[in-house]
Amino acid sequence: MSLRLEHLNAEQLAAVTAGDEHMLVLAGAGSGKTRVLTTRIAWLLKSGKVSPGGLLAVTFTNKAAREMFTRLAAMLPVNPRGMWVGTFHGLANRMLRAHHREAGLPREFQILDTQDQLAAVKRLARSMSVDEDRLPPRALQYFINARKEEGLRAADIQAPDEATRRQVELYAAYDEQCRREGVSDFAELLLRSYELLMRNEPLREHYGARFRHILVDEFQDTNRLQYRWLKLLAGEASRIFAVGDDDQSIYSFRGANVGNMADFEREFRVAKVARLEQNYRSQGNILDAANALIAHNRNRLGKNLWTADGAGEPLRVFEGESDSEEARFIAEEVKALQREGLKLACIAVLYRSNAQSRVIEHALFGAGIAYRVYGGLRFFERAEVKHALAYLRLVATPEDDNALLRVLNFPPRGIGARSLEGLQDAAKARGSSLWAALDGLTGRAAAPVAAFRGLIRSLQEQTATLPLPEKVEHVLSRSGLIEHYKNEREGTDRIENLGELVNAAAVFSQEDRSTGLASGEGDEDGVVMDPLTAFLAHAALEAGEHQAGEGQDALQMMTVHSAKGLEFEAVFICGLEKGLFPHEQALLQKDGLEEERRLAYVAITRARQRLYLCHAQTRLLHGQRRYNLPSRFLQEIPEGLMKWLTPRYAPPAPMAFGAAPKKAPGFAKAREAGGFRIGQNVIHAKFGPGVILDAEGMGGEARVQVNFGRGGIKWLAVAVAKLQAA
DNA sequence: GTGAGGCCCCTTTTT
DNA sequence: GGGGCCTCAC
Repeated sequence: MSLRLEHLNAEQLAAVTAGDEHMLVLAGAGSGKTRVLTTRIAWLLKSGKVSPGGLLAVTFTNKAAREMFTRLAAMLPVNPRGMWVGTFHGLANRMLRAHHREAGLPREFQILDTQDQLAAVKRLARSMSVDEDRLPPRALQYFINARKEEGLRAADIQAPDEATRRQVELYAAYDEQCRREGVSDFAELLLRSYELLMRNEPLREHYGARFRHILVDEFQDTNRLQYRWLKLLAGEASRIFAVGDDDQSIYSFRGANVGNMADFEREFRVAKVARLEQNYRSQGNILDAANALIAHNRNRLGKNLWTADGAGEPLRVFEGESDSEEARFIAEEVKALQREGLKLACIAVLYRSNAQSRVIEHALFGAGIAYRVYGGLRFFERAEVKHALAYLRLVATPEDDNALLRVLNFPPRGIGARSLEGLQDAAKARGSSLWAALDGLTGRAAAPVAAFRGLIRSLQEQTATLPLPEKVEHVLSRSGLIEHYKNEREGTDRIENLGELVNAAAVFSQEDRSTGLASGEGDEDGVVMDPLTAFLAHAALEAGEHQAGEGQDALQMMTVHSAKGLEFEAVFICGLEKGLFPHEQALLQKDGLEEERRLAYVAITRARQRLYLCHAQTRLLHGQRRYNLPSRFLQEIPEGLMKWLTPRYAPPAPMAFGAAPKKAPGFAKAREAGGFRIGQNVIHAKFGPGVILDAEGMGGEARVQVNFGRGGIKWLAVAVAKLQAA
């Protein structure tokens, strides 16, 4: 076992070899966090303090889990098989599979991804005749997920008003629908696994005694439920080792609670908080820029990164006339970097939102630069792949209404809306799944419905004993999907993707055997999961980030969110514009600006040597040309660290009709802002009527605080929110 | 019941 | 710019 403790600095070493206590490690960007975590695991194992089965290491993203797993595999003499390493959702899934009976789930329960869940919610909303204008399915979906992530079931919620009461009622009905169909959404995995531990004392004691060491990565991103799950999982003798960085908390939009760090410190009586502040990644100027930027945030635990490295190059700032010019610039610079000997894989283009990637892709394609886009529409989320998966799900569990609805008439086989309605009525009347209602159908569609039923039945029989990849291939070829796409104009790509799905199944079976990551043949806990079910769970939980093109030298493109935890020699941050980064939608949320700034901090600290900050004066958004001012974040980085490749942006002269002159950042307290005064009644398109409580800033920076009564109290940017005087 | 065409909506980030 | 949903013609 290669345990290179001598390469650690004093703080890292102290954390790695910490004794029998709970630990909180405050680890700055690039301070060797993952290294500390993995070395700690190796150290624990080597010193005999714990066996592989007594360890649980949990991360937030699949990428991070994979990274940890690979590093461990390299460090340890034995396969880390049997160790519980994965994402919260992945581990919850594993636990539920092992105890599906106690958890009240069918053995082969299926997992709904976000798309599936929305479809299920829509279906429910229709069956309960919800007015979708008043309560959009997406809002209901959000409501349900948010409650689950707070650990609340419908029965636990006190509805203060009629609208909420209705949502709670629908929440209950949704849960009932999921139970009936034997499916579980993402949040449900966690909540159910939490409830399982809560109610089942022997099980709780079993796991509590088993997991002597629980290690948590990216602790700042955990939500309330995840924290409570950890608390429940940890037994008397368990020791939690949590690593996090409050400055990199960028998921509060989905319930992450930085406060968990403080709670952990208090509730677990953490004696000493370790701090890793030496950065081994970025050169001085880059680090100074990051430090200066993040210093604008108020809510911080406080920490300053330093490096023993030199200052390095200044940050390069580029302003393009348009988004396509920005893209062209990036393509040219990438070529120049290549000529300097940099590998494409060491260069990253980061953006705030996925929609920005297209223009850049176009320029890269034109310049003949190989690139790889992470995120966006993932492999397992493509329509044709979802269709294929639906057939597979029906083979595994025909009661899966979601899957059945997706493919009952796809490819078209003459079962239209009318027949479907009859089917749904029949199912409802009998309280059965749609599958069970199929045989009772009479009328025009009776024959095609019977044929469909026969198809699924025969697929089940024919593939029962086939290994996974052959099973997938067989189902695909018999489903009629391929023939259907052959007749479609743009079906070639889709057929290719279907072929890729067979490939993915083959790769999965192999990985499964070699790593045990997905436990297809039973891990040391005796969990045996049918390979098909395991593969379907994998498809839902991992959405297929690492499909084709792995290992090829290609430029890396991704959102800032998905770049967290990664590092590159050279980084382009693009679209540094007001409204885009910080994103205007984010500013509507509480502490939104600070989260956006942390996001920018994450972006900057991805770079080792060279950092480009790009923005464009105008860009095409939703098919409309928008004119954007440079991001305020550019002004928050000290001038001396930057080198402008284009003339420094100069604020425009005040406009003729008396617009307020642009002021330096920093809000002035005011009685009024952007034409609204304190005490004024206003109407917001989404939140309804409200009254202005407070105002600050001027011109484009103007913000007002509005009390919307039931809708809560919100700070809104006047330039963004559609506020009307009432 | 099917497919084409048109309209309208959105559009942050991820498991 | 594009996807979901509706309407309309066959």
